[in-house]
Order: sequence, then C-alpha cells, then structure tokens
Amino acid sequence: MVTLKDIAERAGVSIMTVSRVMNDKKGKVSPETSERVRRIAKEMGYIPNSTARSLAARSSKIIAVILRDEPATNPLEIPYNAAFLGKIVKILPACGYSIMVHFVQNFSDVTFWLKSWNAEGAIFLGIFDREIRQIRNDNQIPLVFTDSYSNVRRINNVGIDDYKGGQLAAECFLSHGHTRLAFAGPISSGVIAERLQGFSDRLRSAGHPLLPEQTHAFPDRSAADILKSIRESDPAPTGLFVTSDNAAAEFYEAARRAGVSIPDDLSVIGFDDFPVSQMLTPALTTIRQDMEEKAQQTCRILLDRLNNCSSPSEILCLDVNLVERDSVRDLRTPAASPSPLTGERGESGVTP
Amino acid sequence: MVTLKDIAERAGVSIMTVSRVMNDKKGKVSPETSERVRRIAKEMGYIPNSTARSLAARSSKIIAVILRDEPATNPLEIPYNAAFLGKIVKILPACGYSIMVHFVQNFSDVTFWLKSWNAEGAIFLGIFDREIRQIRNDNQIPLVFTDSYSNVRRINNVGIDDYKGGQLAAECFLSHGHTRLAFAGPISSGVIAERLQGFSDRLRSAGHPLLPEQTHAFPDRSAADILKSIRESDPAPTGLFVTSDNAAAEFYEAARRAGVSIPDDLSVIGFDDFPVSQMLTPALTTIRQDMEEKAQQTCRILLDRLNNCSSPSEILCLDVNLVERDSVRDLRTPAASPSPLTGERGESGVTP
DNA sequence: TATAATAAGGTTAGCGCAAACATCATTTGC
DNA sequence: GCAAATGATGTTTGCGCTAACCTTATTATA
Repeated sequence: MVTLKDIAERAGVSIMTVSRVMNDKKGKVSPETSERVRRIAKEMGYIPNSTARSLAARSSKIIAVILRDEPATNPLEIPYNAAFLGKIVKILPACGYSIMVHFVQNFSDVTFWLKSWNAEGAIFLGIFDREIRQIRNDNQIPLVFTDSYSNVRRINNVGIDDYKGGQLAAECFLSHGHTRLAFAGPISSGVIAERLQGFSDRLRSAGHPLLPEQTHAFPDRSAADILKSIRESDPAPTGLFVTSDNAAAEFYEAARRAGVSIPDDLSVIGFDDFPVSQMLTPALTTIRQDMEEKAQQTCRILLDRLNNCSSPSEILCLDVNLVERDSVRDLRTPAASPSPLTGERGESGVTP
Repeated sequence: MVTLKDIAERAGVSIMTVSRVMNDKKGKVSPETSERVRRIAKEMGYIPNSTARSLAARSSKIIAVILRDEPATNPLEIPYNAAFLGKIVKILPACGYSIMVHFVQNFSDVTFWLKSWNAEGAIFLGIFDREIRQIRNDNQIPLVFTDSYSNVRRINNVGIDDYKGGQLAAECFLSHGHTRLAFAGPISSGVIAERLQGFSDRLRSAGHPLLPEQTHAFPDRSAADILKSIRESDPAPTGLFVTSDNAAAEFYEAARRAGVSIPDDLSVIGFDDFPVSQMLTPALTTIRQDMEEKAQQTCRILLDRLNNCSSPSEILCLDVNLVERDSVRDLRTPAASPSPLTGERGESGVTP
C-alpha cells in the first residue's frame, strides 16, 4: 500500500506537503513541487485512504441513504425507492461522496449507523413522519427527508403536491362522468392521507362525496379482496383511485383473474407515472411526479447544506400533473370506450 | 462523542480493557469487569467509531456492491439489479457489514473505490466478462461476480443455467406447435449469448433452425422496430423469445400500439419471472430464476471467504424452470387460445 | 517448595492522515 | 531600510482504536 509517507520520501518533501497537494490546497504549495509530487503519486499508484482521512479530518465523505425496512417486503423491490436511490448514486459520487445504504426498523438504528461511520449527511427514503423529530434531534448533520409530513421545524423535505394529485384524480373521474368512486392505499402515511384528502374534498365539492366504506386499506387487504368488495357494493363504484402505479398493476392482475374488464367494468387511476403504467393493458391513466427533479433537488439541498452549514432548511413541494391514458372510461359517451388492444389515445394528454 | 477513553476513565480501567469488552474478546476480561464496562458504555451512549476501527484493525466491515453504469440508463432502474441489491442489504448488514454502492464505468474506478475504503469484499452486479481478470488481479480481497461468463480461474461467480433456459423456451414453443421463431436481446453479453445458444440448438435439433435474420439486437433497436421486422418477414415468426420480462413488457406495449395481439398474432416468452410478468395481459410465460436463492448464495460465498481465506473459489450454476402462463398460443388447437381478459390458465404450470 | 501455566489487565506503538502551529525565506509598503 | 505581510514548507500532535507485547497475581503441576 502506497502512503503519503512513501511519496514524501521519494519526492524529498514532507508528508504535509504531499497531503496539501493531494487535497488541492492551492496557494500553499509551489506549482513545481505540486506538479512533481502529483507525478510521483501517479507513478506509484497512490490511492488515498478514506478511513484515515475520515479519522483525521473528521469528515468522512459518506452520505447515508436510509430506507425504512418492513419485515415482509423489501424496500428496494419498490420501484420508486430503487429509482430514487439509483439517481442519488449517479449524482453524489460524482461530487466525491460515497453512498452507504441501510435499511432500518427504528430510529436508534439510524443514529447508530450515522454516528458509527461519521456520515456527513443522510437522505431518508420512505415515510418517517413519526420518527422525524427524534432523528433530527439525535443527529446534528444535514438530513433530507422525502415525502414526509410533519410539523417539525428545521428539517429538509422534498415532497410533492399530494393534495393536488388527489384533486386531479377526482377531476379526471368527474370529467368523464364518474360519480361513484373508490380509493385504495395505505392511509396510515401522511402522503397517502393527503392524496385521499384531495380526492375526497374535490368529490365532495362536486356533490358526490366519497363514501367511507369505499376507502380501502391496501395492501392490508389484497387487491382481489378489495376488488370483490367494490364490485359487490350497491351501487358499485365505477372508478378506483389507487395510490401507486404498482398497486394499480396488482388491481389489473386481480381484475383479470376475476373477469373484471378495465376500463369497461371499472376505471382506474394510478399515481407516479412509472414505466409500468405504459406497459399495462389498457395503459394506465395516472398522476405524474417528476422523479428526476425530485432526486436532483434532494441532492442539491443536501450539498447546499454540506457546503454551507448556515443555509436555511427547505421544505420543497414539487408539482404533479395528470397523464391521461386509457384506463378511465368515458361514461358520457358509453360507446366510445377505447379498445384495450388498439387504443392509441394515451401519451399525448398531459394536463398541466 | 463518547470514546473508549471516556468509558475507561469512568470505569477505572484501561482503554484496552474496554476495547476487549466491546470486541467480545472473551477469556481476556473477567465477567464482572466486562459487565460493569458494558453497563457504563450503555449508560454513556457509546457508539464505536468505525473509521478508527478500520484504520487500526485494517478491517473495515465494508462490502462494496458494484454495478456497471451505462451512460443512458440507470442500473437501479433495472428491477433485477434493484431486487438483488435489496436482498444483499437485508442479509449482510445483519452480519455486521455496511454496504457501499457504486456505479462504475471501468475497472480502475472499481479498484480505486475498493482500496480507498479498504473494502473487505465486493459483489458485482451485471456483466463484467471482459474486465473480470483485471479486477481479480488488482484486488486481493474476496470478490463475487454474478452472471459473468469467462474462463478466468479462481473467481467466484453465481449464475444460472442460461443455456437450459434457452432450451426450455424453445421446447415450450415447439410443444405448442410453433416452428418459426424469433429472438430478441443484447447478444453481446455471455449470459444472453448462452440463452440464444440453448434456444437455437434446441430448435435446430428439432429440425426448425432459428434463422439468422430472426436474431434481433434489443435494445439497440426499439421493440417497435423489431416487432415491425418480425411481422413483415415472410413467412413471419409466430413466437418471440425475449431475454427479460421487462423487455417483454416493452414488446407488449409495442404490440398494443401496433395493433398486434399477443398471443393470437404473436406468442412471447420472457425470462426471469419477475412480478411484472403476472401483471401483463396476457400473463407472460417465462423462464424462472430464483433471485432469492441467487442473492443468498452470493452472500454466503462472500461470507465464507471472508471468514476463511483459504476456502476454494466457487462457480455456482443455479437451476431455471419454465413457468407457463398465457402468452404462448397453442397452434395445434387454434380455437383454444385463452381470452386475454378472463384467461385463468396460468400460475399452476411450473415445469421442473 | 519450586516451576510453569494461566487469568486479568496494563503499556506502548502505531494505523494514515490533516489541523495547528512553527520556521524561514522572500516580497511589499511606506 | 526596516517592520510587516506573504509564500512555501516542515514539525508536532492527535483523531479513536487495536495488535503486540509486557506485568502481576493466582492457580495448577511435578
């Protein structure tokens, strides 16, 4: 292993001079020395030791990405989390940071990992609404949450306009003549509660309130089970708002097995606009959120605070919009329902 | 920050004694002292400093997961990689290791990251066929590759029986009366080349060789483009073997847009048996690989070699099998094609 | 009883690096 | 022309921890 000492000896300078060259402390080393040291370091195949650097400089260049671990499922099998993490790993290492990934069950795990590795900052993927205050208090490093709802001050959060998303879904259904609707999602989280609120507020204001029994807890109950409840209601809802495209895909599968036709028997709106929504048949009408933007903003906020500790906390709310495809039937002109196989209506209709 | 020194002072012992307690060096500290030190450490909220530990012990407890970075796409948006990484992050941290994720474009990046952090081992997700020898030579730590084909000795690799997978796909088509077939996938990689070989060997031995012009380079050419070529061939293939479920999903989408019905106009077989295969309409017949097993074996091999440096290198080949669903039409009884909406044939037919 | 083995703990010397301060020219300002 | 500022480097110290060795009291063995 090549160390600063080896280079220093070969170059006939002190360790400190080499260290300064390696850390680009310009104005501290003469250009000639710098050039020579740099050349020798390269010749010898020097690779800086990050652990030693962390210890001496108290700055680890480690960013932790924390995902909430559910016992049964795997956080990275949720495409949303995987894509988000992927974007982070594209952005931050390019700025010299290394990414550590950890799944955690409770906040003391979080603190342990962060402190143990002297992480300089952390990004939280998933819902940490309840633990957010404790996490912020325990860790005096820049933290950025995503999709968290809480009234805790001095936190950074990148979220989207979930309420508007719910409203847009309701409006889409209403504009196609739907009045009896259903909702499915994990209502315990702030994000989903907001979407539900937007959805139900908009329906109520249109005079077609969402019935309490048409708010279904998914995935606590299976898609098949919920679908059965919906179909057996009297009068049965004609449209279902599901809180993610992937959940919608499960309803598609359940519908196929149950012989229920989408959108003829039941219209569906999803959330996210992930690739799966275009692969479903019929293509899924959904509420789009811009993942790319979300990931970039998340990293930007973290880097801002890393470079300037006094920069203020930010709570960002990104816009969402409706992407109309083929999964919502138009009840005003019953014959005009698109064919599930040849329907070519989608892709174009992006309502701002 | 609480250090060993703080605990040592409070407990009235030397730092070394505390260190020994924390590292569970039993037989070196009396049970009473051990208990007392442990209690005080807990009271004081001691968190071991991993960077200092790495430096002093020359053992970092870091495992690097390396993914090949393609310029345009994101490795973690490929569900296969995301799921695999997810399983690793469930398994290894439970054994005391931390996971660092890096995307790399060339092997010198790999070596840099591994050495810089003193990683104890590394797992490679994706095709590293060409770089594998260099990577092994540059890094004297346990490495486990996945899905790599090479004739380099002393490497660990966890792969699947890709050749058999290709054969199974061919057999499935043949048994349903298909004789004119097509293949689509990125043939530059060893994995896909093997699948193609198995596919074409089996077809040839049945007297229906795969035509050279029916081997399509995907995703170099778009699904829509390839689909057009296939449909315009004369005579046109009746079945298409695609080398991943996700790619198959893209062909589904292209088919829907082009007004081509699956399986009536074209039968499709995928590869992987990922959740998406059940969400497609009609449900996708596919070659199943056991991801769970693959990830577990990968971690096991790594842990084996971490605990016992002299353990031999392993090249594991896991089995695959056919999962029949609804995307292959039976040409022998043309009327029996399943309805895409109510077809309930799938899920049961797992051929060993 | 003398000797060796063992248990329980302490001491010393780093791991590789960077912050803080010290040194010694050489310039700059007036 | 002399103090002060600047530039380019070296020295010391220590980050928090562990490997390797050293010490002392106690116990087992011949």
